[in-house]
Amino acid sequence: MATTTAKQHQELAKQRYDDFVAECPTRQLLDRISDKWVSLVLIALADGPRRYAEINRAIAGVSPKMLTQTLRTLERDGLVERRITAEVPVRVDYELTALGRSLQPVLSVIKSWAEARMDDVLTARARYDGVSP
Amino acid sequence: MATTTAKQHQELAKQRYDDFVAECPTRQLLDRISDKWVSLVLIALADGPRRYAEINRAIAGVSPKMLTQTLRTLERDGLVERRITAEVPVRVDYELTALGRSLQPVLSVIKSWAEARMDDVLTARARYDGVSP
DNA sequence: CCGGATCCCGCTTGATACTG
DNA sequence: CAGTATCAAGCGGGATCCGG
Repeated sequence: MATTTAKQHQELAKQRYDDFVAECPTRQLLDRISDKWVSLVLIALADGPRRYAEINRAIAGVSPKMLTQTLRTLERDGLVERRITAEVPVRVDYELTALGRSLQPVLSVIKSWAEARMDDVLTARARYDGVSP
Repeated sequence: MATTTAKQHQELAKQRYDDFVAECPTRQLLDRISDKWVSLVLIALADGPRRYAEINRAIAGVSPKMLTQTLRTLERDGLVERRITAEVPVRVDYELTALGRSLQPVLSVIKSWAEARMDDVLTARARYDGVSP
């Protein structure tokens, strides 16, 4: 044995990164809020509770599967609360928890920087592409 | 023809999302900073200029390819400056631009929330998994 | 009406080897 | 030293169909 170096190295590297992710809160938070739909859902729920179908309509282009998956993750992480009302047909509302609401200022900061500086980024990008297209 | 509905739908949805991304600064910023290596590079450069190999050593588990790719993207976006010194062998330094440095407070806010509240998220997660494993 | 299960495709990641 | 070229694989994200 002792000849599986390649695969072993790969697994070790991946393991190291996984361990790092597992213990780095910032990494975890970034992974959460950078999820394709998470920020949109958080915004959709900012003004109060919403039904599943409402959120689905509010966010253009999200598939039911991804919306459910996103909401489940947020519920699991204690950022969103899921409330089922036994009507016919069933009614399901989603609402931000206190923890979820505490995240809003963070998103707000991100949004502020983006709106203030993203133009500079775009300009730099265009210049870079112009020099070596 | 007129039977390629699946693929067409997919492409339309992707297109809609791409259009949205193209015009939403926040989405763009999130996509940038949430990149696997971007935040690590930004942190590595926080204290001043660094050479390629230094960064490579500072960040465990990054392949040359991904490091280069990350640095190129950051350079393109005007967040990092690349400076080549004609020595033998060649010397290349990377340094945050003013724009790049202006991003640090944003990362700082994210980090603060993560360190303060991520435990709550982890707790909620454990509870959720405990209820329905 | 809500959302779980399954299959599948394409993109990104990353290891590895090579060059100026 | 500072990258580029190539190639394989894993996985995110979506369509589609089915159950509660």
